[in-house]
Amino acid sequence: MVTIREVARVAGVSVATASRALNGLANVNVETRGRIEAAAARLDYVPHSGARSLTRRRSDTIGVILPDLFGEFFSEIIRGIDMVVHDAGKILLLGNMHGSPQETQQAIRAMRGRVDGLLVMPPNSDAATLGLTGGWRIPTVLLNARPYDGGLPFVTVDNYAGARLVTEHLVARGATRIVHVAGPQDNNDARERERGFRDVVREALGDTTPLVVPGDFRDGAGRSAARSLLARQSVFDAVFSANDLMAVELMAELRDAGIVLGSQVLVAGFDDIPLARYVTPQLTTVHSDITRVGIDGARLLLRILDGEDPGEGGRLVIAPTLAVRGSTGPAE
Amino acid sequence: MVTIREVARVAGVSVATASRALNGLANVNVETRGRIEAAAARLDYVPHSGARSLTRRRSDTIGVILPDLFGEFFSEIIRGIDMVVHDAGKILLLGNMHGSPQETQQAIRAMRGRVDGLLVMPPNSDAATLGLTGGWRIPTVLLNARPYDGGLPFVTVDNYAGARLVTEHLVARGATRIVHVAGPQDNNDARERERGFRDVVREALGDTTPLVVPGDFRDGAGRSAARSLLARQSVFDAVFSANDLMAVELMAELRDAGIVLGSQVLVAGFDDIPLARYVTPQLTTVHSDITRVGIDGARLLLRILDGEDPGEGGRLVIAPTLAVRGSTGPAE
DNA sequence: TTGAAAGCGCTACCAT
DNA sequence: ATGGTAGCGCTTTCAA
Repeated sequence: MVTIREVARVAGVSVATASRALNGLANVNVETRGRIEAAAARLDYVPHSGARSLTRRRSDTIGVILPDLFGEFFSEIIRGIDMVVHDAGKILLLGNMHGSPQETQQAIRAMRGRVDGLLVMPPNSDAATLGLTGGWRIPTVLLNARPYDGGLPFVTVDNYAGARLVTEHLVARGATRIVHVAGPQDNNDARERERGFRDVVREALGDTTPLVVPGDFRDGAGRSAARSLLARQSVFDAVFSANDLMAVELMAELRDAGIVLGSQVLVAGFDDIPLARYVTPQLTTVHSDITRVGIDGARLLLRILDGEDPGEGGRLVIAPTLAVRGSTGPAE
Repeated sequence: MVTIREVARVAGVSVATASRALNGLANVNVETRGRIEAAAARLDYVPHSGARSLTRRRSDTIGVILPDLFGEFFSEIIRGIDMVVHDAGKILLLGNMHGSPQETQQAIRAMRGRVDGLLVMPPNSDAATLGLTGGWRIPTVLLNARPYDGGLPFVTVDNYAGARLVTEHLVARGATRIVHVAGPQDNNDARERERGFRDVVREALGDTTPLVVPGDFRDGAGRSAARSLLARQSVFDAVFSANDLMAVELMAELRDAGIVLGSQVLVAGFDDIPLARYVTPQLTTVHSDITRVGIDGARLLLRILDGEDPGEGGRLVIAPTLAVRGSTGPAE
């Protein structure tokens, strides 16, 4: 492997001069620079970024720690992050977190000395548990975490607001017995969505004990939720599912049971996955710009790495919007 | 920032001993080890992986260079890679390649000294152009590239075979005038699919100049393809779209024009995206286990990094399968 | 403008 | 079992 030493030797200069020339510093004789560049090209010299990071004390690398995410969600958020990180001439180090908080904490520690900053999305544990607030600190921005968790800057979709939006919409459309299909109870997003649902149902309908069917966000959960509702012959005129995937399955199951969607029973979801527009009737849902979470999170982190103190600007809440479609009634 | 030096000082030992203890080597007195671990814990010492990589001459990091991919595709392949890489105690460095081959080559060079090996998916350029075959070499496995490109090991989905499969299916279902909606011409996958289509159409129908409508794999292309077919009043009884996304859009457009899908016109796609099962009629398509590409590619690379010469085992072709659904006729 | 040399934080070799 | 020390490949003072 050819090192800068060898380039210097071939060009007949010191490594110091070679380094300066290769990094485009001004104080190098133009003719000397030529010799060095020629030598580097001829030897096919490629700088060793690892060593470079060590001396410069920066890696130009951003660490990203995400949970196990479903298709679109994962790629969209990465796309957002990559867009801004790439433009800043940096690169991404990926650390998925399957498994326990301990394992995740391990993954985070392993990033020490490889990254300048961290983007962490902790779906079911808080910053302290992950060792983000300990003695060893690395600039970190939380994505979709509990706001104000550990005092760390964050970018988050307002799940609570989104849930309120959609529940209020169901009420406005005349629903009075709304069922909620919940997500995993250890998931922050799921809890916030359920909270928004409960609050609106209580405020608008005076219902303090609405029916909540458990779910887990995954394949199959919507189906079982529908069956369970059907089996116990629950009385309901609307369903708010904590995510679209479950909503879509539930719709299929209800329709098979002879229920007319969009009139007899209104259905709404959360996430606005591409599928939502393709089912019949199209699914009313909460749209949140997830790419935005990546973009804003990365931008925020970059600013912090530049030494800026974001202050209140380090607490970003992204407001979701309601996408009204056929599953909650005919277009107005 | 606390270094191993400090831990050693606090524990009253040399850095050498500290290093040995912290790395779990055997030749350390149990009591000494205790002191060192206690010191490390108290100081909240986290090893600097960058420095570690430099001395050990390995980073335990795998570089992944992918093009701009659509949702599912991207996440599935990353998931596959991550599964095996994670199990091997390694981590992923992500380098998306938007833009020119030059820019990509730059991204690849930037990985020198940060990764032990590379997984590269070059959709529209060959290994040589990307500098993968030059003087500076890093162990590399190609994903979904032209087979035998630069003599590098590869894992690839057999697009040609998949296209043959689906075209033969259309012929078997009685189609005689099959239109192909192609993908981008600079895309390897797209070219292979078109080639498979042309070969079967020629062999089975004797048609050497089938109608091929240009497309680009993206949103909108299926719609325009359909409109263009309708506008010029082409005669056709089947469409093979180079990917599902375009197929789904095309189906919607044809149906709006009053065409009965699955009988009047058969439609088939390629990729088997989740959406394919949710449209009506469900879309017949070619299913390729894309996660498998990630898994096998990563495994292959790991074996190479272990010093193994995979020989012929370093040339993996993954055979796609046909998923027959309603868009090519009633279930048999 | 150039070079010598001191690290960056760690591991591994060679002594003891 | 432990310590001293020479690097890993590079950047960056400090002098010249």
